[in-house]
Amino acid sequence: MVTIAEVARRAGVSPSTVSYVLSGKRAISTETRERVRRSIHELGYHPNAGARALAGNRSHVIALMMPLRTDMYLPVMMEIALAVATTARTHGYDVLLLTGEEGAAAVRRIADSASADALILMDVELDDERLPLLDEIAPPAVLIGQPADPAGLTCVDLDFAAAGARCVAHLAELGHREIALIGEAPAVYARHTGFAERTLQGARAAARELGVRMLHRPTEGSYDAMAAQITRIFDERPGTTGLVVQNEAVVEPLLSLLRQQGRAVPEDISVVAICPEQVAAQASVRLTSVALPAQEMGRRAVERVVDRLEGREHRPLDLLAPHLTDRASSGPAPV
Amino acid sequence: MVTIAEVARRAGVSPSTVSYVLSGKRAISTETRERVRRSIHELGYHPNAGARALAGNRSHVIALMMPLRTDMYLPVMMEIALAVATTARTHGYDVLLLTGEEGAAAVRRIADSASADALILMDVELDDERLPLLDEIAPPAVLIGQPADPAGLTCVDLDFAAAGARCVAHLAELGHREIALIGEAPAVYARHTGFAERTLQGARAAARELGVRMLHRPTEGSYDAMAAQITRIFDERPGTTGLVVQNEAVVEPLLSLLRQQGRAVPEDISVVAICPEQVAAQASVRLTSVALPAQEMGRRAVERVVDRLEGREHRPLDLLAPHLTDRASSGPAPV
DNA sequence: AGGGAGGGTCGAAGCGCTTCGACTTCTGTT
DNA sequence: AACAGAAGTCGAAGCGCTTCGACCCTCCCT
Repeated sequence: MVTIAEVARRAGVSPSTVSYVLSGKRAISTETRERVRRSIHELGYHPNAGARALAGNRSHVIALMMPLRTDMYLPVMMEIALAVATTARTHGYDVLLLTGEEGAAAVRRIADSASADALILMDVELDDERLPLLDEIAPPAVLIGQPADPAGLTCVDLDFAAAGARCVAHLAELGHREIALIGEAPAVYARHTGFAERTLQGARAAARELGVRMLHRPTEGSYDAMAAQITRIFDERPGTTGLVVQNEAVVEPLLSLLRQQGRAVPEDISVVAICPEQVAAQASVRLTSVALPAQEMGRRAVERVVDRLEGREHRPLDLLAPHLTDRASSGPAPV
Repeated sequence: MVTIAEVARRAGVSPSTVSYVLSGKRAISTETRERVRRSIHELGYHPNAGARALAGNRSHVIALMMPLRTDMYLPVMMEIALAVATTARTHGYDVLLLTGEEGAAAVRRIADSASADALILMDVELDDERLPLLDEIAPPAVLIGQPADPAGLTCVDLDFAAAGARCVAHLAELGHREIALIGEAPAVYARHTGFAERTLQGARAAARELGVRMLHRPTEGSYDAMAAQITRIFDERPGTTGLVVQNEAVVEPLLSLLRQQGRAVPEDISVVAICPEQVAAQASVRLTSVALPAQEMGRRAVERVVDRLEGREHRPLDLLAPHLTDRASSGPAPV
């Protein structure tokens, strides 16, 4: 194992000088710096992580905590996780992956053992059990998603209210006057999940303002549930010409059902989705959609973390503006 | 911050005794042990990770390296990652998440800095650039998936050859005589991806043995590609009554297309998939399938790692037997 | 009764790094 | 010409833990 002492010896300097070259915390002459750099490179030196953490009191690790419920959105979570990991690396951090299984205990453990310099909590629930702990621990935390009371917390999230409004506005602009919002499963609303409720509020407000009638229909994520739902919607509001979908699992079933019923997209009915770009682009009809910017959220979360670790100022709430991409699933309302 | 010294003082023993209670490496009287345990609990003590790693020469961390190409299988990867993380915790390890982006350099860095006690490489490619490095580094590695030459490496994988054979055998038993294997995208075969080729080989061998004609059709993961493919298959082999699908992305498009064409599943045509249980169970027709046991693979990979870290013996190749679940998409061949 | 063998505990020596204070040059002033 | 201050480097003191060797008991054997 190569140590800092060996690097120092080969460069003809003391270990502390090597350390200062590495950290840049003291001025080092160009000549010495280059000699040390060469020595590091030639020996393939990488500082021992444990020793560095112990002496420097910083682990250079960011802990990424998965949501308590991992029953859905696996692809989105994965995208966020990968973005967090790659962004973290560009700032010199590694990422520790924690599952929701340990719950709040994991927060304690990581903080007490100084295993990480900061925490990123994914998909925070409205009354997340881990939140109260966040005040008591030393490492700063950044949330992806918004809890009921975000006061004093740093959050990164898509502006779901604006996203809902944007979808409705898009349909309204195309002349649609009766639309339906096909949402997440009823259970998701029942537990007042932040993003689902905010989307709904934003959509409702926009509908009201733009003079559009809107039905809200939470839908279970299965083909059969979608089939039952679509029937109900057209029974209740035969004039419906626009659909907003916020439920990845029923996107393809929905399109399939519309085809079966002989309703052409977008000629007879327009569909706008709130989902990852990939889902929208690969669906059987290329979907007009507001993107769920998973990577961007991961990246920003890391940036907020690094801001705080380096004592920089930053706003506590980082809300991403929704971006709607017009694809093949939406068009003018039929006359 | 609570240190081992404080725990020791409160328990009226020396720090080394506390350490021995924690590690169990020396005999401690029941009485002392209990006193120390109580002290630990009351103070909420968690050993400093850096200090422990430095002194003990083990980080209690397992590095999980993502595949070089992360363009597909995000949900499966996520499932594996979560299983790895939770299993690791039951053995006292945390998981460091590394993206493929850094490539082989990450292997070096983690090994040299002693950031992890072992590596798990996901979705290894046939000629993975990281493999040669594995011999040169200290921490043991376990692969999920099989490279071209698995000699000297520890691998965990589903027995894809057996999985392919099992699907064919299932259809043969139901009386099907002409079947097609709808596979991954052509590019996947072009780069000789292990799991795809093995599945094909197993399926072919079984077909030959059981007197079944089998067509192999690599298919791009889009609705349009699937539509074109299904037309070709029935043009070429109108007598086809069974399909094996190994391509998550086209499962739902396929079912939708069959419906549109008025082909009933399973009355007119049987479908068997190789995919995660969730996909099979939530499809618009509940699919007979061989499960892709993502969690099991993650779990086993960690167990192989722990075996090696604790010097236990274990076989280098851990091939999971495929398990076929009979659901609603397969039935007797039509007469 | 004496000695060997464990069992149980402690003190101290590091593990490899960062950082503080101190020391030695080298500037640029007056 | 003398000196303040900056620039550049070093030595040594830890960071909190594990582990080795040493020590002291108690017990059992001969």
